[in-house]
Amino acid sequence: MELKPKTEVKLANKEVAVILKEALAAMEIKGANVFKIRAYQNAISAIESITNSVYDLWQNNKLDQISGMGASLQAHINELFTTGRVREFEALKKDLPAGMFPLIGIKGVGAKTAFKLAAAFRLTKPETAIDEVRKAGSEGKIQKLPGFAQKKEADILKAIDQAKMTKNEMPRLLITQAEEIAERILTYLKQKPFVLNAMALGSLRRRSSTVGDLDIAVATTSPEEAIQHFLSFPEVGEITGEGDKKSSVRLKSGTQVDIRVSDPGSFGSMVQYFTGSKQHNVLLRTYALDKGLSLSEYGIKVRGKLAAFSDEVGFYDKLGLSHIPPEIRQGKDEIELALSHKLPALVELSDMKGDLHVHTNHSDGVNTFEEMVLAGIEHGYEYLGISDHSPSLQSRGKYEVLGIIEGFRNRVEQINASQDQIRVYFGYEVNILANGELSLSDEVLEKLDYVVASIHTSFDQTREVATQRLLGAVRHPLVSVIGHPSGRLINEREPMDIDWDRFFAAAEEHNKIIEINSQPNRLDLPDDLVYTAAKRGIKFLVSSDAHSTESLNLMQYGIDVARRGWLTKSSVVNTLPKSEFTQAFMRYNNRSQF
DNA sequence: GCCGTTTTCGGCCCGACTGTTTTCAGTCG
Repeated sequence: MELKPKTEVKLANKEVAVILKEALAAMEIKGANVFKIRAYQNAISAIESITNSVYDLWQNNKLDQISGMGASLQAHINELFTTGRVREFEALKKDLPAGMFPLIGIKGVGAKTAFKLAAAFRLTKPETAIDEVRKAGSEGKIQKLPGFAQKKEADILKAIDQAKMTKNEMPRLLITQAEEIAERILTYLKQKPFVLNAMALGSLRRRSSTVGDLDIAVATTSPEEAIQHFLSFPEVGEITGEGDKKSSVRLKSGTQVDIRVSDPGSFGSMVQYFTGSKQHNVLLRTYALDKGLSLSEYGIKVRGKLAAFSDEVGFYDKLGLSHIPPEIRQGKDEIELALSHKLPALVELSDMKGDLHVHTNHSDGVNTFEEMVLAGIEHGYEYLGISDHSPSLQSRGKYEVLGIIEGFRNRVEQINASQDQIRVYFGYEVNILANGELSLSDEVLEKLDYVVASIHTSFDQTREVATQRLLGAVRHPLVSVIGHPSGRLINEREPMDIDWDRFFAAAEEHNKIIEINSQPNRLDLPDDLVYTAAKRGIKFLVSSDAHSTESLNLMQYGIDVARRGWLTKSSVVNTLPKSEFTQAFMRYNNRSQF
């Protein structure tokens, strides 16, 4: 029997989503069952919201971990990755103009509109479709089509130009950037007495690592005034939507801001609705329907009668649920757990007893060792680990490096002898070289209290090479922590292509701690991988990676990631008090003493 | 097409805004 060669086609999540979206659009044109359409929408939004790779999940037979992926969609994805095509989708799209699909990306253009345009102008080539629509529009041909008019034509032209302008240069905001903008808006809104309350909701309240647009809810008895006041915010560049319940603007900086106004008496349900996530809300509303309740941003409807809630806790309580922390409103099993009052007690900033990834001016930090220790004491930490970038063996030679270490060790011991408020540990952040070896020899590493091993070079390795590289560090007996494992820099550098399953399995086997790095442009390990790793029982170190005394405060953002990864205190080693920490950390350290 | 604490059949979240309409479809969140 002849075996067919198996060609596997690796696609990024985005590419998978595009293929599903095109199939979805074809179904919409052909009038497929609306619930089938909704099922595809659900699966697409699930794929777009995970940072795990669909391809990885497929390779590990875990496609069913994606919510909304049933047997049929799994089979299509399997066919896609195996053969590069999905016959059913091709059949669906076969008699539709190929030029309609790129148009769907244009704001305000859905499947129906795209189809009408592509049919009217015979757009058969996807590559040129958008340009042809622009040409037709500039010649006034779109407004002559049935169902279109002048305004629609102008909107389409504008959306095309804006998409062109902002293509690849309207990245999602870092959470810190989103916080700053939100703060300015909230301060501005609260100047007016008719703004009784104002909150930033959406992904910012859920503490997502990046924020696409800002969602603001206002409690007021003067909705019109409140909206008008918002629209006059000095940073508003353009008003993109205006109604008496909600409005949208684009700021001069390009950021989209949506506002919703609410009566103070129903502000709780508005806050709940506008916090999301969308998947969470859909599940919550479905859950409520089973109990004969209908949920909306206005309250809970029981047999046609609306009950309003001024606060969110009351809203969840009415549904028989514990209050669910915004960070885990992800559409996983949080509703089930809230129903049985078994939600995890998520780790909090106030649980943190120390920081183990801190730089000084010994390497690229700006403050001295003593200044950092003092700042650690001010933070109320019981211990602080200094982990500067290690001096280079190549340029300095073994004896000079050993001398440097001895000098630093003396300073650490002096500090520890001179006070008992804080225990200082001495480690290095050591490079994991391209071949998986460390940049310092064992003879040098043994002089340290602990070692954070991180990748700082050669990020574009293949999956197998990159995975082996991390495994090299994981297996190294003198490594305590793997620092910022994915290597991503948000909006700058993609995470490395790592087989995370193998990495986590090895980390588990070798008792290695994984870092959650709190630098706002890293937030690495990313939250959904934290969730996956934690299911294996892997322990984490949340660290600031501070390069100055002020940036010790960044720890909050790592805690956000930990909470979004559903971590409790017990999964985070630096929540342990000093005595227990020393013992626990040693387990991972393979050293006789600190 | 998905999914299960009344269900493996029969349901499937809810509402705002816009443009082009004479009452609503399309799009979005």
